[in-house]
Amino acid sequence: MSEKSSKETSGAATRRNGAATIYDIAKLSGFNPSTVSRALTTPGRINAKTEAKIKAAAAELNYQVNPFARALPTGKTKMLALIIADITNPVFFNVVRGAEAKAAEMGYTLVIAESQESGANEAEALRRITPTVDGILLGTSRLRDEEIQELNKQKPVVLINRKVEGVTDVVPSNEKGIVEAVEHLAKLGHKHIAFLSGPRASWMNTDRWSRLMKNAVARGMTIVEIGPNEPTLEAGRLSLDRVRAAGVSAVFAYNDLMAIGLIREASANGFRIPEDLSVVGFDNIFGSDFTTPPVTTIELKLEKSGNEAVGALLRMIDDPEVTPGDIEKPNHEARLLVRGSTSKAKKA
Amino acid sequence: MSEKSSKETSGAATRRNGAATIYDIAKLSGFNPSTVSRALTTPGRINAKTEAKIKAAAAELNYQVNPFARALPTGKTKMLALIIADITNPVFFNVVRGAEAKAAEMGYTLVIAESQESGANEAEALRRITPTVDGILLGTSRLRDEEIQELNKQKPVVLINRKVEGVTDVVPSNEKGIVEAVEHLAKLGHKHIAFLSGPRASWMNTDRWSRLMKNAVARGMTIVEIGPNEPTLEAGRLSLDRVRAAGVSAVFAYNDLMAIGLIREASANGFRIPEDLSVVGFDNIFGSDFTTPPVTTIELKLEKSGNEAVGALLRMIDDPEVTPGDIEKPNHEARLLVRGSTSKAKKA
DNA sequence: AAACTTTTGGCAACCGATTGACAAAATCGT
DNA sequence: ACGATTTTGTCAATCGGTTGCCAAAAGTTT
Repeated sequence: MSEKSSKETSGAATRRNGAATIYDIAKLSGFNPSTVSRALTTPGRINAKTEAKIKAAAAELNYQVNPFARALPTGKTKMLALIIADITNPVFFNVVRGAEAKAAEMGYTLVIAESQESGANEAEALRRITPTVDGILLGTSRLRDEEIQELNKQKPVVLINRKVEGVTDVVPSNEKGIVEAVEHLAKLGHKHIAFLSGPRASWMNTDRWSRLMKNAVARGMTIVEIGPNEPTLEAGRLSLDRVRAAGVSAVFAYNDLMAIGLIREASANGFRIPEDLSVVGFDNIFGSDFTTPPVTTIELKLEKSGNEAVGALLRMIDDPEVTPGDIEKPNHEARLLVRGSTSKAKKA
Repeated sequence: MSEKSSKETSGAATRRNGAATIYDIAKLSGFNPSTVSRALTTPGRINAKTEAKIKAAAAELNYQVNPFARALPTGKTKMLALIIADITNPVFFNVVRGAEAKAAEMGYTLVIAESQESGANEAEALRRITPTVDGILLGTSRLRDEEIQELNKQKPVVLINRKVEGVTDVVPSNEKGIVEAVEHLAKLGHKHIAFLSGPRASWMNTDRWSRLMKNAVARGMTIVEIGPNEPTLEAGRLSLDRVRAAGVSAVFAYNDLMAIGLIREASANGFRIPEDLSVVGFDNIFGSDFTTPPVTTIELKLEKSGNEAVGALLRMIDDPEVTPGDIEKPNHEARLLVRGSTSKAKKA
């Protein structure tokens, strides 16, 4: 019979964690467990020959540190939390990918939690995850500033899509992309535009709206806010009537999801984009170039942000004295991607 | 002074883990730590009044169990690993979401790792993560069957998109959707079709191809395989010439990514879809209805799969005697979503 | 009221690593 | 060759829980 049916050890026992411990290594190599621990974690502390023997024994036993046993005395878990509002929102794909890649590269494991756009879920997720990780990446917006500052006292925090006083962030600036986009529309002759806004409480929404307003006004355009709205396809779809009613020739959507929803609803209703209305989105999400017309959008390099966020977090973990000011700002900015959803303004 | 400015404690010390332990609760409530532990983990084992007092003390101290300290003696970490090939592949969005939701609901935390379509990364990720989790969800395909069986001996494993002898899976059957799709094309008059295949080593690819072949032949159609290919937009794009050369009137793509790539490349080259060529994808990914025409596709309810996968895994964790046969098969099957990329075959 | 059963709570060992303190061994200076 | 110094390895405590075992306390039975 195979190992599987060894009398009393069925099921449970079969899956026993046969994992080798430093005690096994100690026995095999003839040294003390603490010597083994040192050989494995503090190269140089131990005689080279001894170290080699111990490492050989460890390899032979296929030893793997037990992360929990290690975490107990050290408090370090080599895990990072990434909290995002909605995993299925494509905006986060690249953040996740960038963060995951960097984390893996540095030997860290990413724990991802979704808050489903709900503050309660977010708090709950944080409560559950915080004690198990060395640091937290926040890519969501439902918490109040003070709550984030409070969290930052417990564990290092890096913000991905908003800013909070005293907390490190890697948010790329929207400014450059917005300047380009407003200029682009101005050149096309647009005078009256709108901002189809996202969630009222979102830092990113506020930032985009205020910069848009400033830039539009500076170029002598009028601009109105339509919203707030959920940052979803559906909300974009539902906004068509209000956008038409506003009588503008161009609209900025808070994000591509909304822009896509709006464009598709418009097409479905015989309203022509971009001839009748120019649309600009934000984020350059997956699929934003699939639509007809493809979405002109302001791209943020979110994969880079995810990557940098992990880098910043790791610096803070290594050296708790590091302050937000010490973290160098990401050097990439938003930029305009002109595609098909913008064109000359209709003559008024 | 607030707790913040206690002289010598700057930086590092500020972030001290002031977390309360069961010893603090013991002190506060006047009971023994083991009593506290029991009161908190084995309701009923302890006198109700005592239990209430202890719980009150715990609440007062804002106590949170230290998952690592708990994991050490019990071996249970309340964490689940989800390994996927490519986080940015939209196919997985729903898997992730379904899995995350269920895991959170059951008090488990999901650890997500990406193998980037590489066997080496996958092995490495598993090596790192396996010891820290109670079970593993595998949504990827680069491992050999034996490696998966081996893994399954260490920790419970549930497969999401392939099947392996002796290992639990929640793969929904492609059959129904394929039957519907082939019938759909047959009714439209298609006689000669192709399968734009995905990765050679992929179980899912093989399954789709063999079912497609069987069904097409059964209806008197001819079918050829074009591939293998990477399962990407780009590969779909690059296949256009080969698809045209094959002289078929309809093509199944291994997945929507490839179907979308093909459709977009075709449009860009003045080749009309669906008039000149009908295209059917798989998965119904985000964005597959954004294209012109929107993709006719065979949908798998992957969110459900993710959900069920976690459910199955939890059952296996709770009761190690559970065998793959005990896990009830998902009762949802693939189904055809007819959209715009299929139409009558051109007369030969 | 004595004998017996059930509850309840405490003691102490243990999970698998890390680490400060220290003694033994090795190396060095002269 | 002897004391001083450095290197190396061991001991034992510790991280924060869990749990088997046992004695004391409480409750039941006759």
